[in-house]
Order: sequence, then structure tokens, then C-alpha cells
Amino acid sequence: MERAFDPARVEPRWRALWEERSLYRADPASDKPPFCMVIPPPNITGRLHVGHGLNNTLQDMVARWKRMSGYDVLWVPGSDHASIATHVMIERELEKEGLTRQQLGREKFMERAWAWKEKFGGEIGEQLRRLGASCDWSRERFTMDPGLSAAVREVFVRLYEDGLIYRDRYLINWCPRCRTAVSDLEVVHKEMQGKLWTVRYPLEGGGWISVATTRPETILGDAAVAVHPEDDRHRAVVGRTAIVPAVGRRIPVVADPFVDPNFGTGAVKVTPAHDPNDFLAGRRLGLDPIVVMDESARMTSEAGPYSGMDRFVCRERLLDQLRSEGLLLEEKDHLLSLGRCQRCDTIVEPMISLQWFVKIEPLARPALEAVESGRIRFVPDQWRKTYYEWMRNIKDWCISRQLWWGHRIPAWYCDSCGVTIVSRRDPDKCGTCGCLSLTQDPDVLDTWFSSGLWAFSTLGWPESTAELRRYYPTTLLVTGYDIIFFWVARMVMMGLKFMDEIPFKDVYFNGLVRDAKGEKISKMKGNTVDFFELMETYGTDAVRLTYASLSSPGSDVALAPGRLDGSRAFANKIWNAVRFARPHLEAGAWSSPPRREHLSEADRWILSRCSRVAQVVDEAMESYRFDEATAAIYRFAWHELCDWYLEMSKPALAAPNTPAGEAARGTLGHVIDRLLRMLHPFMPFITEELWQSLPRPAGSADRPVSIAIALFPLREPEMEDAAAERALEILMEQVTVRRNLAAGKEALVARDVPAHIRPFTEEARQVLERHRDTIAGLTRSAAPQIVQFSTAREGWVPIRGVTSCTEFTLFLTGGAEIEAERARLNKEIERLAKELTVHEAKLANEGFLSRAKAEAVEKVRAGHRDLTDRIARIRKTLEQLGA
RNA sequence: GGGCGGUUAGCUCAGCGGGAGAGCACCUGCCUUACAAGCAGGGGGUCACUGGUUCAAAUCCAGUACUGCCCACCA
Repeated sequence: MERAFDPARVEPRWRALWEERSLYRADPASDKPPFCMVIPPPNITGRLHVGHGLNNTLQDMVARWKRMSGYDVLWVPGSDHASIATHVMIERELEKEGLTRQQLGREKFMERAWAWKEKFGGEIGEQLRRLGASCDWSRERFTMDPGLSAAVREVFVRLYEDGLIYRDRYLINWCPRCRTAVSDLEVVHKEMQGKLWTVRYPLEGGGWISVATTRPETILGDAAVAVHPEDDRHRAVVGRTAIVPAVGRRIPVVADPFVDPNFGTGAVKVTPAHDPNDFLAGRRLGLDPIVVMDESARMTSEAGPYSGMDRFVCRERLLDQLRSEGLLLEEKDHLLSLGRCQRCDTIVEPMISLQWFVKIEPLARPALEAVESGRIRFVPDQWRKTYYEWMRNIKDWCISRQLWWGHRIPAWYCDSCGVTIVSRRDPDKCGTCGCLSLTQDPDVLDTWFSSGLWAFSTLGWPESTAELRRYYPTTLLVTGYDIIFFWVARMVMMGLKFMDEIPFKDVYFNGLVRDAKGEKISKMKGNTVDFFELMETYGTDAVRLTYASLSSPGSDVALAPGRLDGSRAFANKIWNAVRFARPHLEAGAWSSPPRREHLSEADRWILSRCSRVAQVVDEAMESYRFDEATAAIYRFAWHELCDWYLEMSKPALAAPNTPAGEAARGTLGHVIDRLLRMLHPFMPFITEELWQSLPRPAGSADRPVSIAIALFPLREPEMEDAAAERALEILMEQVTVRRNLAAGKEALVARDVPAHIRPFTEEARQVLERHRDTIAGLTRSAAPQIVQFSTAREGWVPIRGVTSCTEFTLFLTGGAEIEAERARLNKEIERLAKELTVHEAKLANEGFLSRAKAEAVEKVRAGHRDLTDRIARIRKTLEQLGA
């Protein structure tokens, strides 16, 4: 067995076994209690990234833990067609070929999209397996597979029949690059330095009124100028007619309270076709919208001389014209928040358009209640507020997209009478006029429409399947907080509407993954971390452990190399602990749990600790404290089992045929076995490898084929032993103080001169009497004497340390050796003092620091501190020598 | 403009009413027959600031300052 853990050699083997044996297959007929999660389906737009890594690692930890705890676990895997996101990816490819999707045509485009899906959809599965994800692959779903498409259609029709889906001409967000409507959520607002222009509109019959705008090109679509009804400055102009510059349109000056009299000039241009506020104002005031931009954001014929021009070119030209006509009064910098397309970053344009909407309020009300009442629990709790905030101010959801990749809207329009037919089955004729010529709506649905159904559509809805009956509502959803509105909220609404039941009981929101410096990872910044390289470098288990150890509720996860290093070191530590244990376990029979009669105090101590840690881990998992669970195991494995127990039990293990040896062997086997099992959800590969490599205890039933289906360790009250724990605390304290006293004075510590321990209590005395040899072994020295008074010894120098229950006296060699050591140390101080002088001079010379030099100086300072420290330490040793 | 977080050792983070902690980095000594990705020891923090509550505050309350994120139609 190799001296170091090599993940690359170990991981593939177990992935194969897990797959072959279908270990993660759920069984609706099982008599175990069900536990179900649906994966947040990754988009088929590309490879998984570190964020997916975190999300799926946490899910897998819960899945494995629950499976080992006796649940029938169903973790449904799958992927999302990601309508608009996939469009953007494919269109980027097309662009390289000099094509647009319109040139390619709908059919050809769909072929490409399906090919894309085949490629990336498949890779997603591979990548999840690579991570060790214990999904039920036999139940893998895709948002556009036939079953889910049927669910989408059923939902659309039912919502339509219930009057919750309607079609309307309304002002929506339009992405001119994607050439589709997008929902409010798909618009990302970014602050930018822009300009605010003040423009003068002539009034008919003389005079003028000036208005401010950040988008001058919309002037061409103005339908009115509005002022506040109470604004005295403008009272006189209300009712008069203004002339729109450049196009000469005559528009009214109106009064409406939506105008803020304190902003700009107090008068505002009204462009009902291209601004949300103005759209509503226009409806209120009965103004006709004038559409001046088309679907590519080029100016329409309504824009007169600017017709056919790009919106931003038009802006500049128009400004030139206004300037030359003396109508541009002012131009100043203005901070503005620009809406951009979430997927392609193009500046979106508010546009009037005929779209399908979901009337959301009736769906939102029960969804709000489900969380308020606690039927659905959010972890961490703080996200409830965010959810409430959004739900209480929710607006109708624009669900139609002028795209091709997605679920086509099941609506047909009669070519002769124009009636709309929404139907579960494709209609062949118009039910109203009998006409045979019907045209299906060309649009597809927002990608989130289908993901909103994911919790039940993946289980077979609208069919009443065994899965649906058994696993719905699902138990837990693990997802990122960035899709709380996009996805979580919509699943709650859809679940309640169509299943009449919440979609999940708990929602755990994992953090965002950030880079080593804690900064948000983005392609723009160029600080992306390749997830697969990460696993390559550190091993999947170490990456998983790092994710878990950094997952404290409500905080993001920074991929700090230090943490990853620590996890990798831990994997190696476990590897070597088992490498040490294996020959002993192979040397003779052992039973688990070990027979009690010959157990040493150390045995009883580690068994007791093992039980307590199992309980801590189980409780931590129950409350989704992955950080606490892994910290408890880490500490136990490294700092209790390895640092103390393995060292203490070596003498007993060396004598396998004695009762003590057998007891130690049994203890070791028992504890290692349980450690591996409790660690398995976090580090599945290494634990499987090691667990499989161990001989099984005598007389045990056949071992499960995989540790993944072994039982998760629980507390064993009969193993808990407070007396042994207390005794070991005393013992460890003595060893530590002995090491402490000797540290740095190795030359002066006599191995053959016993130390004295003066116990303060009878309890301590008894413990120490029992463990004199253990102390000797762990400190590589002679056994200490347990004394009532520590007496001075001729020719030896005592140094003393006090513990909670003893005074520990260590004797150093006396006389000549001390003098020699003193001389050596004095010389060392001299040398360091010289070095220190140099440092001080350097620091003094710095005077004014250029910023660039600051770092170098900081280094010198650190060196300075170190030197000072070292001198102080040596002085301390000298003092002790003098004592 | 609203809302939610964060500010603890050089770095990444736990702790959230009585002892200031972990991993990494750093320093010292060790290749001790599981592990040098290791062992043993060590240094390092007015727990952002101010005020309040309390016998007691990193921890509770109020405010301040930075900082991150979400939401929002102010032209």
C-alpha cells in the first residue's frame, strides 16, 4: 500500500462499483422511510463549475448520510434546457460562422440545439459522477423530455383555463440582441455613469417648456409633456401644445401626479411605448403609444429622419440636431442604473409587445403563507425575509419568449376568425368557425416555467406514479440563494397549485463560491477556478471536505488554498492511520464492539470519544451544519485517534496474543470502522477504499458490498465512559507539560533521571500511578516518580510546571553542561543582536515610504519581530537555567 | 431609495453572554519502524469604532465607519 493517498488511482474504481451495483437506486416499494431531493438541474450550457461543485457536494453529503441512516433515498438528477442561455451559446457559435439564427432557420437551429444537448447534457452526468454524486441515475430527467413536456403543457392549459394565463399587449423588457421579451428577473441592473440632457420643446403660440431625459432617442416617441398638477411654475402651460423636436409632432402638455416636481425642470416627457412609467401614465391619460424602435432596437418610420438608425447612433445624431437648433439646454453627468440582458449583457429596451403572462398574485398568496406558517422551512432563516419581500410585491410574469429552443406555447390562432385555442392536444380545426387553417403561436416558454414544475414533473406528474405518491413532497431542496425568485418561489407556487401540497419541507441555501481572496468569481475578472483541475490537484475527497468545512450557514465559500491543503493533508492522514492499523487487524481476530473485560483505560477513552463524536456529527447533519460535522470528525481522527490513541496503544498492539493486545486490536478495528463510516458522506472515495481493504471483525455478518450502504454510526451509550475520559485528560496534561518543559532544552534533559509528579488530588495520584509507563513512552523518557514532595537532587537543576492537578518537576543536567549551554545561548543572543541592529537601521532609513516599498519594509519588520522573539525566548531559557 | 449580510491571528473562517479558537502560513527542535502532505514545541489578536444593558459582552441593544449582496420605474 502506497505511502501516500493517491486519489487518481482510487476514485475511478469505486465510481465503477457504485454504478454497477445500482447502489443509489430508490425503491418506491421499500419499507424504509423515504427521503427525496431533486437536483437543481444544471443548464446544458457548459461544464459544471465550482458552484455546482459546492451545491452537489452538499446534496450528496445529505443523501449519503440519510441512506446510511436507513432511509430509502431518492436523489433525482437531471439537466435544464436553459432556453435563452442555450440560445446565446449557440448563437455565439453561429456568429463565428457568420450566421444569425434567423438565417439558419428554426428547424436547423433546433437540430443544433439538440446536438448541443446531447453533448453537454451527457457531460453533466459524467461530471456529477466524478464528484461522487449518489444520484439515482435510472431516474435522470431533462426539462424537455417527453414526460416533462407533457407536464408543461398540462400546466399551461390548466392555468389558462383557470384564467391565470392571459395574453396582452403590454410594456415588457426587450433584449434587442436575443430579440425576445425577458422577464423582470432576467434584467440585471448595473450602475453606470451616463448623462442627463435637458431639452427645450417649443410651445405652440410661443414660449417653450424644457424636460430632462437620459435617453434622448425616445424623444421621437413622445406623446405628451407632463407636469405636476400642483406645480405653480407650470400651471399656465397645462393644456397647451408642445412641438416634439426633430419630428414636429404636436403633443399636449398634461398634468399628472406621477411627476416629481423636484426633479429636473419639473416637467417630464411622456413616451408610452418605451418607458414603464410613461406606459402607465399613457394608459391613464389616454395617450396613444408611438413605437419608434423595432425588435432590433432600430428606429422605425415613426422616427422620421432617423428611421432605420440604431438607437445609440440615433441618440448622437439627434443630440447634434438639438444642439444646432439651440434646443439642447444642458448636458451633465448622471449616475444611472441600466437594465441589461442577464444572458448577453445587451442593454434591454422597454417595449410594447403582445405577450403571454401568468397572473401571479393568486399563486403567490398561498406560496407566501406556506413559508410564513413554517410548513416550508428556510435554512438559514434569514432568506425568508427576502422571499417575503419579493412575494409581497410580485408582478405578473411574462412567460413567452420569441425563441425556438424550449416548450412551444400550446396556443393556436384561427386564421379566419382569429380565435385563440389553447389545448392539451394539437387542434385540427377551429372550434368556433370550423376553419381548418390554424397557426400555432411561434413562441416558447420562459425556461423557468418548466423548472418551476421540477419537483413533481420529475416524479411523473401528471401521471399518478408510485414515485409521485411516495416522494412528493420532497424532503429537502439544496440550492443557491441566487435563484430564490427564479426557481424556489416558482416551485412553491406551482407545487401548491398543481399538487395542492408544498414541493419540499426544507430548503437549504448554500453560499456562493468565491475565489481565494473572497471575490466573486466571474469570467470578466478572469478569476475563474476550473472545478476539474481543482479535483485533479487536491483529490475529489479533499475538495468535498473543503466545501463542507467552509459551509457555515449564510456565508459564501472562498476557495482558499490553505483550506484545500488542510483537507488533502487530512485525507493522507486517514490513509496512513489505516495503513498503520491494517497489519494489526490482520494479525489476529478482533470483534466489534470489542469485549469489555480487558480494555485499557485508553481503549475505553477512545471508544467513549468515538461514541460522542458520532452523536455530534449526527446532530450537526440534522441541522445542516456541514462545517461542524466535519470539524468534529477532523479533530477526533487527527487529534485524538492519531495523536494520542495510536501512540498509546502501540505497546499493546505489539503483543497481539495478550489480552491487552486483543483488546487494543478490537478497539482499533471498531474505532477505525466507525470513523470511516461517519466520514463516508464527506469523503466517499477514500473511505470506500480503506473500508474495503480492512479485514472484517470476527463473527460479523456479511459486510455490505459498499460502505455507502453500511450503517451510519450513532451514539453508543454503553461505550461512553466519563471516568476514562477524565483520566486521559489528566494523563495527556502530564505528557504535554513534560514536553513543554523539555522543549528547546533537549541537550539538558536527562533521559535517565526521572521527573517528579506531585499530585494535588487522590484521583490524579491514582491515574498517574497507572500510567507512569505511558507517560514515559509518549515522552521518550524514564517513567516519572509520583511523589508527595519533590525534593532537590544534588547536581541537577529542577524546572517546574503546574497543571490543573499536579506539579511536574523535570530535572536538567547540572554544573558544567549548564555553563556550556549558557555560554552558547549568550553567543546566540549576541549574534542576533547584531542582526537586529541591521534591521533597525533598515527600518529607520525608510523614512518616507513609497507604496511600492511598503511590502518590502513589512518583510523587514516581520524579520525584526522574529529576532526580537527569539532573543526573548533565549533569555527565558537562560533564566530557567539560572533557577 | 429600501432590504439583508459581513467586519475575530498574516490568509480563509468557526465561536455569538462567563476559558479567545481551527486550518494554512510563520519560528524552534526532530527523517521517533502509519504519515516530512509528518511529529513535538512555540510566537502572533485593545474580537472595526462609540455608547448602553449586565456581577460579567467578541457574544445582547443603539449608533458610526468601512465592505459585500439583493430589490426598486425617479425622467
